[in-house]
Amino acid sequence: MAPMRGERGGSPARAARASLPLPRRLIRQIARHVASSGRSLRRLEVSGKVIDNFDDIDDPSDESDMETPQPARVACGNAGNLPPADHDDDLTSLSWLQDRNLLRGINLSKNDLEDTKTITSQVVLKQPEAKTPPPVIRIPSPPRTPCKAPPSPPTAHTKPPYSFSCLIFMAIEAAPARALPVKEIYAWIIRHFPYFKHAPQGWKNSVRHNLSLNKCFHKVAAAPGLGKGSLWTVDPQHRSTLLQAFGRQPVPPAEAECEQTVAGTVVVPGPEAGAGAVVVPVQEAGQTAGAKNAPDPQLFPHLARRLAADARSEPSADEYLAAASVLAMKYGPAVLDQLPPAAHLVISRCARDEHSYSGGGGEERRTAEALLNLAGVRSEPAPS
DNA sequence: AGGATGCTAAACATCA
DNA sequence: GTGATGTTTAGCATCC
Repeated sequence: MAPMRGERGGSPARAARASLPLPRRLIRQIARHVASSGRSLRRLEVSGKVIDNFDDIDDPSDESDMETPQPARVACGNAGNLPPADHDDDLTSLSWLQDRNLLRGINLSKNDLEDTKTITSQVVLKQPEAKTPPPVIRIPSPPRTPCKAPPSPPTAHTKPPYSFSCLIFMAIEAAPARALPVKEIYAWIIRHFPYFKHAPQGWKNSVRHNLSLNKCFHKVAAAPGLGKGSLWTVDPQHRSTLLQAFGRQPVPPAEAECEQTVAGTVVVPGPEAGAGAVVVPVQEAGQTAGAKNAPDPQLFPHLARRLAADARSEPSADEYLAAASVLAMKYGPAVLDQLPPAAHLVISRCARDEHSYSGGGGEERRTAEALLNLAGVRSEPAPS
């Protein structure tokens, strides 16, 4: 194998292995995903370290870093949430994210994709002139700090520690079209929070009540064939604010510059009634500039306060970056490439790179950066 | 104490 | 008529 930069001698393979900026398996995954998009990965630079020979890395027989902790394990300080040993071995599996609660509430299980496919076809794909509408890669924006963590691990029989607005938001964000009818919102909530399966029916009333009352949620024209009811979306204007509420927190000065914003797309009604919907980009790069530590008091101030409180014990921004990157892996750069040019995924963060994770500081972030760069996604510093 | 927020329940209207 | 959906109001609890 060709020597890599950073090699210091000794066994070339071992030296190269030691100098790898990313876990070997992860690099293989990256290479495979890039290959799947019809390109070839010849050079990968991560945090100044260059990998320009993938022959050795791609050797499937070499599972030398199989014991490398998965990102969740690396960063996870909560042993209770560690995935079991028989978890999906695929690094692109989202199970570790689920276990880490990085994706709790925004689960993108196969069920989700299948369940929401119908909605996607109804809303997005029915544009009259759309030949083959590009698939919508959705990287829902997980709250940097989810809503208030329960005092004890949640079970199927405990009420989720999320407000209904939070649940609705996550459900909508998890939908391919970013629009769901009430029924699908119910289904999503039940699927991901089994508590509601047997909860008194009043919670559905609460969901509807929230949809109607909360200005963050908007009705859009019902899609043909949808039957009764409308599609509900997150108001694009309020979405950014909502994201800020999720992603921002009053933090000590040393950390105050960090922020993470994952933008995506949102479905809005088409120009003509019944013409379906168009996918438009939301959340420009600079949109989050401004109020740094102040969640919009107009929206979810209480939630924002809770998020701020939870941030001290919840997963770091790096882990959410890792979550985003794994999602990118899951659906591949090929999908990302088909996004409208303006529909950028933006990850903004400060230069506070190194966290003191035991055994893997900063790895998630570098992974995220590498993946997102590969996917053609901007990864840029947060506005100061 | 008071305001803001969220949850729950209920009543009512609309629509398929 | 029935059930799902959507709106509105009210009361209560919690938090700051």
